Amino acid sequence: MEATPRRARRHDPDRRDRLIEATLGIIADHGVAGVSHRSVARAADVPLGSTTYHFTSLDDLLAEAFTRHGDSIARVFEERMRAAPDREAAIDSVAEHISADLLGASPDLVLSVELYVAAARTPALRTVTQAWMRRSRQALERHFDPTTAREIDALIEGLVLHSALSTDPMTPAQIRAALHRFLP
Amino acid sequence: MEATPRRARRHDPDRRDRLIEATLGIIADHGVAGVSHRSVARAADVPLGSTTYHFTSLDDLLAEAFTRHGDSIARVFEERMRAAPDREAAIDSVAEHISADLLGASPDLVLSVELYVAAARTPALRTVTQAWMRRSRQALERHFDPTTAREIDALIEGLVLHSALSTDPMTPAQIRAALHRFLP
Amino acid sequence: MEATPRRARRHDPDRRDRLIEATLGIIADHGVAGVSHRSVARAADVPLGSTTYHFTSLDDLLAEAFTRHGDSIARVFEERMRAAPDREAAIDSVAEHISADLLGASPDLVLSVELYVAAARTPALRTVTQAWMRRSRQALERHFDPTTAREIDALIEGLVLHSALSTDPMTPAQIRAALHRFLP
Amino acid sequence: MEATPRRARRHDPDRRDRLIEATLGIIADHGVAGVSHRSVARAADVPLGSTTYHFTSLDDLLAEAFTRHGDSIARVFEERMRAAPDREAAIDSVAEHISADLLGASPDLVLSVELYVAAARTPALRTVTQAWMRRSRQALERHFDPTTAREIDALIEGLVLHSALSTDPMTPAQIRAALHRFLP
DNA sequence: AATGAATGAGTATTCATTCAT
DNA sequence: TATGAATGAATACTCATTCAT
Repeated sequence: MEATPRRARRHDPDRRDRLIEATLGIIADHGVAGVSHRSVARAADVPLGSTTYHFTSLDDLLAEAFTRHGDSIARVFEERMRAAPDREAAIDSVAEHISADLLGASPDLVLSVELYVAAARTPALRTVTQAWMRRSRQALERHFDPTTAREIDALIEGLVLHSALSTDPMTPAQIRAALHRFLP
Repeated sequence: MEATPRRARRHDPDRRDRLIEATLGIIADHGVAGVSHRSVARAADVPLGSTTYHFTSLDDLLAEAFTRHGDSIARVFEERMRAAPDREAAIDSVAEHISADLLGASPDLVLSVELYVAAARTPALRTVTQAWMRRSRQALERHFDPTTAREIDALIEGLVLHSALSTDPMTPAQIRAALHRFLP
Repeated sequence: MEATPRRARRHDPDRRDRLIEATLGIIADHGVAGVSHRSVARAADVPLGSTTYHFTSLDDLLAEAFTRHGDSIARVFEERMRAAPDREAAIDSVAEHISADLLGASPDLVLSVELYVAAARTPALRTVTQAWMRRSRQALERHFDPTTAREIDALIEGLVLHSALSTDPMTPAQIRAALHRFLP
Repeated sequence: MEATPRRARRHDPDRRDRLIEATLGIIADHGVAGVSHRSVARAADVPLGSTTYHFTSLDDLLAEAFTRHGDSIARVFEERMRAAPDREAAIDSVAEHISADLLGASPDLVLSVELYVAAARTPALRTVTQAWMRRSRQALERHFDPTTAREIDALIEGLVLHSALSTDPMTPAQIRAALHRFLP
């Protein structure tokens, strides 16, 4: 009798995509603990059932979100390393990466730390961080030997974590100084 | 002396204490996300009501647990720095601290990482990590200038985090080598 | 400021009991498939959280409900067998049991059948049916040898099931006739 | 003729059939409660939409599945009764039917019991069981009078149910003995 | 003719917290 | 002082069914 249009949302491609983006936003704002089907659905302005339709589980959604995050950071870093003409420039680029890519865009800062810890618990996520670590180290190996590359990687994580938590985080200049002291 | 009743738990001093220890155990095993009044009560073999009686809220309980954790790690580190006769020995002691205190006793490893992240979210916890950081840096300043102390601190965090997540974590020897390279 | 009485339901002993009774009612009316925390809470006029407080799981609740059902039927049957002066009277009592206890009180009829099937799936429930079967057979063994007792037990189940499903169920007289034919 | 697409399932006659078989398999393995469009689609390796395309509702699918089950059992039983030369042989054939057809092929055992109960709830299914009962009784009436036929039918159900639930089910020999005692 | 996407209702269960005793 | 009972909100997840393509 009535032509009930209900909600008229049908056919929304790249909704899956929006859900992933929304998830990253929530992790940045409220942490992994803040991610629930409900919170994601609300953030993406999508019905609740849609989240469970597109992802078989919350862990699945988290893994995809973190994969995307790791990918985008790694891509930028690889580009930086590729562009660096020599070791000297590479060191500066690493500093830039920390200050600008990891710490500068504040949401990303927390995102990385959240991923670190979530990975400590969830095997499925460990795969993600490890893939990211591997790419990161390979990019570094363009300019440094493997042992040094690994150490730099650890230093990067330490500087990021430290800055995320400290009341007086290091300035970009201090970060560059620390790296140059380590790699004279 | 007492006519042992059914549960015989009446007058149980240091129950508060046991609750805190139980909480740390749960964080180590299941993460901060695993902490609930129920899980703590179960782990401490204590009635549910007891957890809300001794702590006004879960966050309160978490803060106390983390405080104790930070204290005990800091105390050990301070002792190491105090015992080190000179800068050279101090560097080795830092390496020892990472390998033995932070990574060796595996539960503590995760505990620290969990604390790092929880602190990134909860202001009440940030106080705890910062107090810990301050003590840590002051202990380092017995042997190093403030700038170096801060950098070492960041490096420590990086090495811990890295080892917690890597498939091939650094050996104690590699950790010592990294520190010596940084502090020639 | 306000003396908010909220719902004023506090202190309701034997609520656990009412939940079990409500569950049996639902099984009778809608089958085991109709039992959910919500349906039980509604039927017992109790808040949803109350059902999960008193029973660790739905299966737990079902097991308790069926145990009570089996107990009450078994108790009645035992009394009938005890009261029967001789074999002849016992046969009539079995017929009475089927017609009056199992089929007469119509809710119970379906209850028993539901239990039979639920037990075929859930090991925890199988314990319940088996305990009931054992009591039933022991009661029969007051008047019949073990082999006969087992056969009568099967016949009882068949007659109940048959009557529950047939369009023209047997009359009490027909049931008695069937038993007498089997036990001449 | 066709440019084989990704899934190459186009034009798949007897898909309807496969869906019914898959449904019976699920009932046997997980009970009627385990039947959902999703579980059936998964078991039949068919897209989800296909299940709702071929059957207007889940109940419809269940009814068809049970009809097929009843048919196949009834057909076998009719054949057994037809083949029996006399009453004596018919009794043995009934025993055979219980031991071999109903209890022997274990999935079928549970299937029948599930059908019994589902029928107690769903009128649409009651039609199915009643049709089956009618055929069963008619087959028996080749050798027995109507009253006896009905009683045998009940006994069959009892023996099946009993065996499905008992820890020490009757042996084929015991089943035959019980029938012969009932039909001397 | 066939199907992937979509969605609202419903599932069991966990939980922080309050409160009467 | 201590605790078992109580409860409303929230959690992840499943599902029958509808519908656009």
